[in-house]
Amino acid sequence: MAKELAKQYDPKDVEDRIYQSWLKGNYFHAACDPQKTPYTIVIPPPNITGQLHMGHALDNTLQDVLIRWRRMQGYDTLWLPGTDHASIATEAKIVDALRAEGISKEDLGREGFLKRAWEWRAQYGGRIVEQLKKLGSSCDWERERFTLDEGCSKAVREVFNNLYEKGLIYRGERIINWCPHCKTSISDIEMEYEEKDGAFWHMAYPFTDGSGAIIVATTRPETIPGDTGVAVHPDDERYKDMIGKTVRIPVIGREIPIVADTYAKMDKGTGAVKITPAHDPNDFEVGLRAGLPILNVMTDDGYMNDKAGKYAGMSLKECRKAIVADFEEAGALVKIEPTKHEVGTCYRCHTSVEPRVSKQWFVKMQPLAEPAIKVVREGKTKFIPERFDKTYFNWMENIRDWCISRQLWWGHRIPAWYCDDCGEITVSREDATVCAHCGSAHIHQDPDTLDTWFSSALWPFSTLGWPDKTPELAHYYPTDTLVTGYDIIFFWVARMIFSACEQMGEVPFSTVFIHGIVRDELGRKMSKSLGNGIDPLLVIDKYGADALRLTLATGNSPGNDMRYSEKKVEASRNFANKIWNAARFILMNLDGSEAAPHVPEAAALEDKWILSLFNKLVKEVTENLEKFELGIAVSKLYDFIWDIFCDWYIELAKIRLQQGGEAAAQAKDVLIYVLSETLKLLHPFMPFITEEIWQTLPHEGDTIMLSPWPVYNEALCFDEDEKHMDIIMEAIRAIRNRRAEMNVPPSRKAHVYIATEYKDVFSTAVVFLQRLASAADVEIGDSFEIPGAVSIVTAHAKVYIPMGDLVDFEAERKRLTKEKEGAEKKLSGICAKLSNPGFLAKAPEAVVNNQREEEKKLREKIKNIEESLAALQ
RNA sequence: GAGGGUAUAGCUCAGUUGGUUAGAGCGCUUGCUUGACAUGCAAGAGGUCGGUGGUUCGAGUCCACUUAUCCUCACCA
Repeated sequence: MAKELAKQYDPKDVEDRIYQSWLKGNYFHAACDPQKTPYTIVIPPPNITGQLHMGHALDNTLQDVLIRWRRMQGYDTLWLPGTDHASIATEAKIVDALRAEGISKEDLGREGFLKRAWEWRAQYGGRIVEQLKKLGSSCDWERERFTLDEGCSKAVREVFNNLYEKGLIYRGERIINWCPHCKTSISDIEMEYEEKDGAFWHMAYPFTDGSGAIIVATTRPETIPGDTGVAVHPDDERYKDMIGKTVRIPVIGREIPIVADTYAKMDKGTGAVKITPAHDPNDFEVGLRAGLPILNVMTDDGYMNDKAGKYAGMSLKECRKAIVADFEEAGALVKIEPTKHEVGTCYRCHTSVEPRVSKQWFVKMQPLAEPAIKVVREGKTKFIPERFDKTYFNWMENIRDWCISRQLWWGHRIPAWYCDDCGEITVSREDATVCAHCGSAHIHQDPDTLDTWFSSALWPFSTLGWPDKTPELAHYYPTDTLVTGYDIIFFWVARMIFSACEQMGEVPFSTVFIHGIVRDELGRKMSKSLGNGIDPLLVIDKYGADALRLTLATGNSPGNDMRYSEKKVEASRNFANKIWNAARFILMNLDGSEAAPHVPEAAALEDKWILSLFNKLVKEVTENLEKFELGIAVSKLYDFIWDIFCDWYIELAKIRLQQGGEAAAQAKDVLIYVLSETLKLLHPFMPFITEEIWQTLPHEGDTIMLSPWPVYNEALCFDEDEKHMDIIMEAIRAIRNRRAEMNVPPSRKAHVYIATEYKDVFSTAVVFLQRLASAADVEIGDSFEIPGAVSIVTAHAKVYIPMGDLVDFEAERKRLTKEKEGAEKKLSGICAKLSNPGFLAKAPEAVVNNQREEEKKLREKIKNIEESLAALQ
């Protein structure tokens, strides 16, 4: 009973059905079997606000390849999925939605707002998860987590308390980055720098003793109302005598001291710098050292506050203008020097970030960074590619304290309560009802929430049940591989490492597999503002998930960016179709009585050849997967399937299939074996089509997903047969080449004479030559004299084809002469090497032997050409 | 200012520890209705590996310098 398959592969017919069958079979579920070796990946949780983009598609393709491969190898594999609550992004989204309804979040109040947020999450939070399924992701959906779910929240509280008890979390007044649009603090790495036009305004601050003025330069005149000092370098001869004097801020009128501080660089600006501790991180430090007061002159939404005197109520922009104008009028503006500089902006809304002093919660980083550096240095966690450990060290070694409080409502609320009576702070794992210090019931919880990344930092263990001692935690932790883009090494990877070291005393994962970003066809980053993003779902719809996955895996080397182009997806789709048709051909030749695939008794030359090459493929694919060289692994598969299996083996097998009987049965055995084993190797990359074909082939088991991964088999090494096939293929190619050059149509069969030392090899190849090289009868001997024949020379044979009137003797002579010259040139190069004592002494034996053999081949070839030339005379 | 990436065929990219004639896909040229596939088959043209110098018997592959380009971090006097 021959099976009928469509002429073209249609992923739409297949993918959803196959995915459902996997879910139904519960194949993705990790059993947590202590008898088996675990292999664990935790997903980088996408934001609930997110839509699947090419970055996700790449990231999850790579993870799924690794997971599926290890699952087939027999590991107890867990790919743990989940989503991130994305405090700032989600809150912004809901605030926007509210604004469209004409209400603010304050109108709703905290409780009402959170209710809305949870509703939003219920409605949209699962969207991206469904999209991941379209891609074929084999996550254990039963274990799906959310950073704001009960378990993760418990972990967050535990960690906050642990760190607080150790003094590693503190609350303090520090200069922080303030986004006037989002109205929250953000951490240092949540800033993005953009070049903007600006200027240095040189202002004269007169001495209060009337002895002239000191000139300071500023790029932010609007901060002048917050000035509380002027700093000069202690060794600066120009200003040495002025230290300790006071100056009067023009227009504002306030008196401020001149202080000495090495922060002031003698060669920068005028050498004197105004100090605004409340609105500049460096000034803040200077202010602390010099004991200057901190004067905050701005509101939390980007306006000047009442401390700014006459400028109160102005926006920062208006204030800048007004101050410059006032200074000019007062004669205090010395000069304006235009410049460009990088201005920090909020990574979410791109509003200019205002540094300001504010009371916030911080994580003390120094003690946490040290062990985190150590584990990477010791190789307990490795970056692939290795160079990213430099990026990591560079950041970790210069890390500053992490501001973790956010003036947002959507997130983990800070577990700290303030006592209205004694003023002390109570930090607690449970919701506090009384002050831990005085017992008063008059306490109120901190209104702020934690940075989203505080909870994602705990992801590798919070998702496994920590702080409870669960079997999952015991079995799957530490996890094995983390797959992510280089763009979130700081945000996430680094924080997971130090959090795990601190809480678990163990690294969170042994390997960090870093990939680049997917760019558009022109090499630009895909972005909303450019509108150049490609929706992976549309690609899947048009070409299939397998084609997209193959595209993303092919030509992708660790850590490097790649360009997306539809042409590439088309090529991948064509490859899927190629396999489909190879399978279709094989199935057409089966009658349903065939046994499940087994290692065939290889008798024929071509069988041993394909089995030997397949066996090498198993080794290469496996080794490259182990090295995270997914791109190399898949391109080996591509070449094997297309160029070797389809273009040669299937063509050769047709001969015996047509013969029928025992010969055909043998060929079928090999076809079925090689195809189904190759499908297994390909399955991690192209899960849908491989499953679909595998199911129609004779097979054992329910799914290719759980079939055993092929292993290298010494019994399948047939070096001699490989060599013989090479000799034959070389001759076939040479004949085709000559015929094509002479424009002989394939329909015109020709008698072929082969003079060779490899008579046995060529005698088995007669049928091959007839089928693949348009040969009619084939004669094999030591030498032939065929007047008027075209001669084709390889290293192992001289082939003569009588072509009668088609032969141009003069052209033949020229061609052979040219070929001879080429061979001689090469030979002389090799001879030079072989006569070089240095080469003979130092090169490895294999290389030298290689060259010797090459020399021999070339000499034979030249001899063959000379004989052919002589025959032409 | 500090660190890093990339530079290989017209285009997009591979090239694993230095070792024969540097590969693939797309594009291009020529020829094929070869009963699996025109989303295909066969044949072909096209790079000396950004530049200079060095190490080595031998370098696309290692080192130094240099040019171009991109990125990250830092810096709003």
